[in-house]
Amino acid sequence: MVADTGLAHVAAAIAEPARAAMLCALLDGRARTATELAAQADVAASTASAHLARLVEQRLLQCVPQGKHRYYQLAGADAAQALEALLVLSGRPRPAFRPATPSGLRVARTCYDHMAGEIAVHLLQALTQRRWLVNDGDGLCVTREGTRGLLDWGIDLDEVRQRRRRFACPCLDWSERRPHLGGALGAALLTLAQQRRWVQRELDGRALRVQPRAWREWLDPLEVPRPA
DNA sequence: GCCTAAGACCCTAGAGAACA
DNA sequence: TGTTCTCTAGGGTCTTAGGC
Repeated sequence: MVADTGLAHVAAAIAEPARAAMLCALLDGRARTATELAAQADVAASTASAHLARLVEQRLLQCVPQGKHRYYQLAGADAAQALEALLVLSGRPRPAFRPATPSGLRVARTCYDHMAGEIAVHLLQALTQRRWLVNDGDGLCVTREGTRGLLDWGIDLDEVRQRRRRFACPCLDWSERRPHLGGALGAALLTLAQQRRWVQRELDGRALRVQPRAWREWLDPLEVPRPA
């Protein structure tokens, strides 16, 4: 019988308690920084860095550099399924995600000049599910359906494309740890939402107040779920 | 396997220049 | 005139090396 060294290496990577804690913390599909995962596993940042490198090497995790942070997330459905199966065998419940962000900022806020937060993340999901936006590997591009839909909202894509910046890109959300819409199109969307009074800036910061008409005219038709 | 120390990396903020 | 770009300094995060 020939030993499957690949299986042994992957199993050994999962078997260490600190690495197992990090993997379990990522089971909800969100990304986390090395510092957060170090706290989760109760080890020093340098130790976590070594563990994370090994998990990336074994293709259990993937690393997404964003600014000065490096966000880690499960590499794919296979890794998540394997961990779920091991959790069932161990008899331990799946850990829940507890965001540390204040609720006012978590629901809707600005990220530089575009919209971020729970609603912005669901909005990008809705736009990609409806195939208004597709990821071409180098960013997001608008489909024919998307061009029609955005024009109906009053967004002139030719004008947006002329701006001297990236057209549209996924921007990892600080509180949700999933992408929202960034770039010139994200900025145009926030401008539109403010012009139509769908959202209103709070006086004392980045938080946005989502008005009832935003749900009626904009978010409900896209089946964006309402925050709990 | 873990920790400390040091260095690399990259963001933010401010100021000045270039452009429409 | 307002916006965008570029450069620089300061500071936070992450990785690596060396030792326990």
